Amino acid sequence: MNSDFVIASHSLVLLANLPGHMANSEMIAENVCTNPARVRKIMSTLRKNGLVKTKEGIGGGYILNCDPEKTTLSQIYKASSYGSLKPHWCTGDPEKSCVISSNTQVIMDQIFNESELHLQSFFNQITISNVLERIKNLE
Amino acid sequence: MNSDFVIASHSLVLLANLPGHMANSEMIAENVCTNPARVRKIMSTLRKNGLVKTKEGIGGGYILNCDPEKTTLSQIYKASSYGSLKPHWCTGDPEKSCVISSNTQVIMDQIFNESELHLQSFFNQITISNVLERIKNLE
DNA sequence: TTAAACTGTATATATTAAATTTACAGTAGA
DNA sequence: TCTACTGTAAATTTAATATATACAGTTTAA
Repeated sequence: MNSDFVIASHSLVLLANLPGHMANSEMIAENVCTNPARVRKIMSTLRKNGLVKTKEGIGGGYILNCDPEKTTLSQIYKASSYGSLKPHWCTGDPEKSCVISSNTQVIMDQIFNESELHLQSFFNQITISNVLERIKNLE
Repeated sequence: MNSDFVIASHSLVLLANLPGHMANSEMIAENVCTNPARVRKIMSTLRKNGLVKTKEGIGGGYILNCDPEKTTLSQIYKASSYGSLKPHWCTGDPEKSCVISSNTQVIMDQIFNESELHLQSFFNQITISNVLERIKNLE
């Protein structure tokens, strides 16, 4: 699992909680504890997925472009980390004559794809607002 | 996600398919495409979880110690990779005064723990035999 | 009773992925 | 037209993953 998903979620929760729902990459990076360039890269993909809007130039930054009550972690996951559940390393070798060795990669691929669907159906139950509430209830 | 889970699953499927349900670390490593020391380490944890038995000395190796019809990927996951869903890198900083920054780690932790339970309930539907069938049906 | 073939495990090394840093072009507001 | 932003790429550093090596302990068989 890629940590882009965590950064993306954190950033959106932060924006949702901000008056005006806006912040620039430096402020977000400071809050998330990473560097502005990374934030910009991740926010850029969120923009391409319609979750935020971007404002360039002086006084610019990122503005929430979705309803936090309706937007779920599933959308954020899809935008930021689709396919990252499967480990990079794969077992077996398609060239081998052994049925197991040659076919395990394909089957494990299938299983991870199905797993990701299950994960998404779970993430789909959690909205940005839910996460924000949970955070505030900790206080 | 740790690839130990994939190696563990592959190895158990391989054993399940073998006459006598037995193989040594070198044979398994060759089939999985890794080195014998890694296989031994993973099989050693499977043994501690009762999924295989070990036979040391000449003619030794690993023997399946579970019913492949009843043993699920969930058990294998728990034995080999419990907790590996959560990324290593965590956002936010508990020391910060901002509610979001200081509490996101805890909440995301919770969310990943819950995610893992969902994943497990999916893995729990897939037995070693199921995986073996899927592999053979590819032929 | 000793040599051979295994496992168990630790440690060092190599490789790969992840994250940071730096840099700079493009854009918009003052 | 200067300044403060985003977008993006490339270089570097850091951390995680995987391999290789080594050797003690165990069992079997000659």
